[in-house]
Amino acid sequence: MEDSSYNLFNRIPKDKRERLLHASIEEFAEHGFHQASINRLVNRLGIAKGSIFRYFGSKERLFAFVFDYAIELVKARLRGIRDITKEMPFFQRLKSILWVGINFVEQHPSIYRLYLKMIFQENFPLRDELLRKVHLMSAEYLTSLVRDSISKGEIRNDLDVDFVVFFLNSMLDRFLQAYTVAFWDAGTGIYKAPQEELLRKVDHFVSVIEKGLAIHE
Amino acid sequence: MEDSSYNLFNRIPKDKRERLLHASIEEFAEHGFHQASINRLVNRLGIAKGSIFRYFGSKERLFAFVFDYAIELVKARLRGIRDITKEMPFFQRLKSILWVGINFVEQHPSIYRLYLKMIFQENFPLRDELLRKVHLMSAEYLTSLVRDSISKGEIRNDLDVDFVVFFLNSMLDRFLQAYTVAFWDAGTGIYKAPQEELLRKVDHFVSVIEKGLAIHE
DNA sequence: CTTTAGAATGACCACGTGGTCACCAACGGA
DNA sequence: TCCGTTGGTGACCACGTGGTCATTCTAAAG
Repeated sequence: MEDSSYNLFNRIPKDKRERLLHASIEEFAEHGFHQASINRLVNRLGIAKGSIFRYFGSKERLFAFVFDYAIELVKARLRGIRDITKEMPFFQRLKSILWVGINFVEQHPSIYRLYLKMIFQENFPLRDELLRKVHLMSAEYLTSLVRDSISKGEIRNDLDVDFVVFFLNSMLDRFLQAYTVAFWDAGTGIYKAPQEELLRKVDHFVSVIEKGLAIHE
Repeated sequence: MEDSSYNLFNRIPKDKRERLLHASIEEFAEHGFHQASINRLVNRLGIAKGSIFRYFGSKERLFAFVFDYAIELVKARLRGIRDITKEMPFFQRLKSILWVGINFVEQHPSIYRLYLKMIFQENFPLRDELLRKVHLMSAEYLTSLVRDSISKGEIRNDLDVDFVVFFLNSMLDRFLQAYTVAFWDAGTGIYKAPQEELLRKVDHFVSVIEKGLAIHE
């Protein structure tokens, strides 16, 4: 399936491979695809430019490789939390997922930044294909949660599943954005907040998702 | 305050000025700042490259000019709807605002795309300054609405204003994104939906904001 | 110690970029 | 008709890019 350049990259020493992988994510996360510079990358790494092209063939294929790697990380994490929270009530489960998300972007900030860049920079190469991967993953994930909860009678059934998934997806994503991107915080104090504070915000947040903004009677 | 190049641009024939303005928005909206090409722009327009630099001095100043123009358009529209909806109940008012947003991105799709690019492409020139302008505008706007509604007892008062504003901002923005960017639609059918269908979606959407996802008892 | 296969290298290439500036065209006043 | 001023022009420049490939290095085999 994969060609020889892929194999070549997989055969180089492990620490070099990881340094290269990490630095590439950084470069793409910081500058997007087109503004990312192979020259800058190899200078930072102390590796010859030719090597990059021997390993990956082109800037585009390097990017695809890096992105696939990132997706795998996310998938693994999501699978984990899904299994662990299987028995929780829905809104409790939501909180856990949000926490996992926060931990992930904390641990891999540049991967999340890469994802954000990807979405809004329309002329990425392979954009549609890669986005489809991401979207399928998160939609499938949330869809199964939501179906479960509707059948258990935990949430409204006058909305179609897709709509609820869209809503949740939006909210979770936006919360993470507020946590990572100072601009989106908008005075809420979510941005890089300390644990306990963040916990309270998550509670507030999910409570609004659960009960809405209107006053209960 | 402004230098002579600005005045020069304002003195050229009106139709040329508008063609140039429009084409510039297109170019930046499609490619972001760095990937936008002055060569491509002038070729499309049939204007000499030198003229652009006589009018604006640099690519950066051209961009700033274009962006300011876009902001003015948005502001005007927002002012309008605020006054018109002054006496409506809060969640009714939200719907109107959403409608106005939809109409705006319908009428000026490239301005909205420019805004999205701007947000996630971190190395835009003047990014922080321009984002602050945008953010101030929308936050001030929503903040005053929310304060009103809290004092009228229309929405929960156990959340701080900033948090509610953040929530609303996120939701409105995301709805517009789903309407403009196919990817964000995610199976909800919001993307470029026809009027009647959209009306129903807006109702659903605001109803969730109002009452939440949980079942009422 | 010599041979040799294959990985690493970086000078080099063609290209597209933002920006410049010497020149040109047009036009109003004399 | 001539001149002077002013806006318009596009060939040109230095630069940084993604990508190439002849050469050098390395290390295992004979």
